[in-house]
Amino acid sequence: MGKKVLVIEDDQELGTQIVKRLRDAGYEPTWWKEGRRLSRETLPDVELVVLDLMLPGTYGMDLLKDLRVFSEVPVLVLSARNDTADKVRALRLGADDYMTKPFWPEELVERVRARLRRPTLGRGEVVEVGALRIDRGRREVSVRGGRVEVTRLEFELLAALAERPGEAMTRSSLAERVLDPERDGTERTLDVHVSRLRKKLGCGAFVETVWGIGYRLGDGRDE
Amino acid sequence: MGKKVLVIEDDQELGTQIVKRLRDAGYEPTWWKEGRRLSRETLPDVELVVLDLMLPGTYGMDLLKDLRVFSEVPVLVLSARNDTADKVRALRLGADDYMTKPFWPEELVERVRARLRRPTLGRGEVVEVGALRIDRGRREVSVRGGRVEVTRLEFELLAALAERPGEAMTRSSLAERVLDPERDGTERTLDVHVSRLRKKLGCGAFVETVWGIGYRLGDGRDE
DNA sequence: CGGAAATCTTACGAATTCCTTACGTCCCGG
DNA sequence: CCGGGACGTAAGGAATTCGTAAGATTTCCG
Repeated sequence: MGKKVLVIEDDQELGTQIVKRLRDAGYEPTWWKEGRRLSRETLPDVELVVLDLMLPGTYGMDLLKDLRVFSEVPVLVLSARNDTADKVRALRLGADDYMTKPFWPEELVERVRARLRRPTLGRGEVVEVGALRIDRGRREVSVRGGRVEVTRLEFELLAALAERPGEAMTRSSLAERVLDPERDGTERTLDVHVSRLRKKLGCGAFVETVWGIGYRLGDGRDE
Repeated sequence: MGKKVLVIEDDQELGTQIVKRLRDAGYEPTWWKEGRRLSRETLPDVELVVLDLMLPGTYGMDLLKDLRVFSEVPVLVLSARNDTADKVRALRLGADDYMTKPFWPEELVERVRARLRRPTLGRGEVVEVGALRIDRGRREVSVRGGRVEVTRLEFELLAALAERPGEAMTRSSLAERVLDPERDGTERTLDVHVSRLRKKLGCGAFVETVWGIGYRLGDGRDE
């Protein structure tokens, strides 16, 4: 059973072509011939999205932005505009690749393959480590069933760590992922948030310090 | 401390440009101005490789093929050839992206960012030698299942040795890899850390002395 | 066996890294 | 206009790490 791919493409001919090639390559494409409103509920359970930016009515870039609010699914963007500014914008919004039309379907398939080659880890909605539970969908955290109120940034921090439970992450990578690069958040800032988080979680061992490196998500068994 | 990126690019001007942009974006680029033989030993510890396919003498595609034998590091390929067959070949060989020259450096940076946004997987390999276990991802060391607390530098030392278990490494190469060149760590310093490590591991035979040369990772069966 | 070189071990001080608290700012809802 | 929460920064003090020195021990080699 191939991996599921959502293709959002209004052009009949191109869409047919893409879907056929993907199917030949062993994937299971779903074809949306128009840009629909994307939400957690409407997004099908797919492992990758091929998104044409030039959809009538909707602006594909907005779809991408919406999508990234609730999902980390890889997105391969198609566009007729071979314009660096556009590419940069799309990639900044979280696109994983950007192809300029016209292109050979074969290349598209290979780029899809390249994206799906690497397994997505810990990107699932819910991550559970020990007594700690992190629900990305609901943006909720609970310990031993009891809900814990955390701030946006604290949640981001936990979610970042939860992507690879048990693996050490450097401060710099955490900062890059969690802090706003604009607002000069220094790496010291992370310490403060970690500190607050530990207090809220009621157990310091959920976020372990890796001395000289950064932090790591633990199961809270120590301590 | 940004993520390390290896740039393999013979063109002086383009290389300068790329390196500068990457540095501005907060990465730590290393620039190879020629295609060198790639092996587990010669590949620096980087999180991504930018590889120009059109290198004089060597054919970049071969480098890519070699690389994939022993490493899963993401590769972004540059090429002057805007040719689907070439793109497909590179992607099939394990490239993660393919950019056609000329391009705007800004786009390159964004594509690098897009690749590194997702946590690299397949890293954090675990090395086991005898009863010794070294987990690069978790940054943990254990002996016969029992966790052993080691300092950052001690871990680096072990990890360096573990790259070639059983093979002797000179003090100088270990120092280069493990010590901070800034802070004048003399090679004598290594002895001290080896000593501390042996005590922590509870068995001196895991790190064997190679008289007049340096050290070697052993399985701990001696002694 | 003896001496020189290489290595081991220990102790200690300096530097780094980390945690916590306190405080000021910004933004939002009332 | 007034709270209150979220967040960044600063600062102290605690904990950890690391380099160096110095003396002990081992290895090599004649």
